[in-house]
Amino acid sequence: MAVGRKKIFDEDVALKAAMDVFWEKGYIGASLSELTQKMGINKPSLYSTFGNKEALFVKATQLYCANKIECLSDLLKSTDLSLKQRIKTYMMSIVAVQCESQKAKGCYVVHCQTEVTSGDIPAEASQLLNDAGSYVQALLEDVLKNDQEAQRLGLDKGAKVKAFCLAATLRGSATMARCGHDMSELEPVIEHSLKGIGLE
Amino acid sequence: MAVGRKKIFDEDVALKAAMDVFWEKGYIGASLSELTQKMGINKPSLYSTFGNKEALFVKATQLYCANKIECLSDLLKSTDLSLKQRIKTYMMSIVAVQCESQKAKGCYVVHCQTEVTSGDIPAEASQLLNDAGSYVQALLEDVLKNDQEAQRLGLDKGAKVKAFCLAATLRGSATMARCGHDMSELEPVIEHSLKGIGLE
DNA sequence: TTAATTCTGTACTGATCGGTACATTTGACT
DNA sequence: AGTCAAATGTACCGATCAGTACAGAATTAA
Repeated sequence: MAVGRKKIFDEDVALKAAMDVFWEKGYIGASLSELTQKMGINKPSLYSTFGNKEALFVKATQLYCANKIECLSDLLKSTDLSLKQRIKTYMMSIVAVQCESQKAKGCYVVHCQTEVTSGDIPAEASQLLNDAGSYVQALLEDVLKNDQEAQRLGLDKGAKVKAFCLAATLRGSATMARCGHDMSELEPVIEHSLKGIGLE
Repeated sequence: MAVGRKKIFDEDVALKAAMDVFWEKGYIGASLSELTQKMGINKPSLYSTFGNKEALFVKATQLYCANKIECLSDLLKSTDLSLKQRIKTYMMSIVAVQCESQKAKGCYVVHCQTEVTSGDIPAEASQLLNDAGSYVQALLEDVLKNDQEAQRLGLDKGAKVKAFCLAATLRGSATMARCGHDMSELEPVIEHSLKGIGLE
């Protein structure tokens, strides 16, 4: 029995690089030549390790969701802060992701989800993006519905609509971030949006 | 002297069709084969009439801006309505554009502007998209700053920021519309956003 | 050392991309 | 009728797309 030649690259590092390319370019816009170059591997290695472009995209999307979005969820639950402080911190953390790196790329999900409508993204990946798109909204709705302070303020009434408004605001900030606007410009957008649903 | 064969297609109709393709697919995503098919002409006709893909895109973008966005500006100036009614009608008219046709396509500008950041859009077209992106914002800022009722309400203070918030809201609604959400869902988003800047 | 196994690099595939050459058709003018 | 400019359809261009065949290099077990 033999075990074979060792991989010369780190799978996680390569996947992270792929995520950055998809984030910046989207699914169609990310060419295999750019992917392999930024990942530091060549095509046969990419295909043997990740399957194909679609499978790589699915893995990269999952990495984004886990490392950039889902990991922020706890911010909504820290009981020692006011409801407004918690939601604002949460939303601003997402904005920070949208603005991170010199060349802000907005939100991976928002960007790629526009490609879903174009019909250019394969089925499994579409599903994943749609789920990711509603994840933040569902989280916000849950807080508005079940949090004690939210109930006291009457925010549990129409929580679904209010969460939808906040999610829409984050999508707006994502496209603004992608156009070069920074966190200091986007902070009042979040602030006004919170005021709009009754959180001052 | 002779004048030559007549064109068998209507230039304006063809350009309108091209606009719809770019609207749905973006600049990179719109292939020449799809463009020529939907426009009902073949490639040499396209090139002799419009120049090339980029020139066609510029013309299609100008058509979108003129026919879908700029033509709505008067809604902000009809003096017989309250400020809130005017701004809401204006914003909802834009939302209506985002939601129009069976397969809602969101906003042409918002969609294509994300491609600018990807670096896939030629220079002149990028400039055009950036200008179009700030057009609505500038219009809203002007109203908030100079309208009598706005001044009475104190909305002229921080008008730039408030206009930015409303523009961000419209970008958010654009991506929501592209994901299939309809006007009835987006109406409260506009409503809450207006409340957020102090217009109840 | 040899055999088995796995990764790497090069060089390819057919399909499609944006763009064009060219022969043909059309139709208003002389 | 005959001429000539302009529009059309076909068939092509080189480049790039996603994906792969294959030979050689590296690693470990026997």
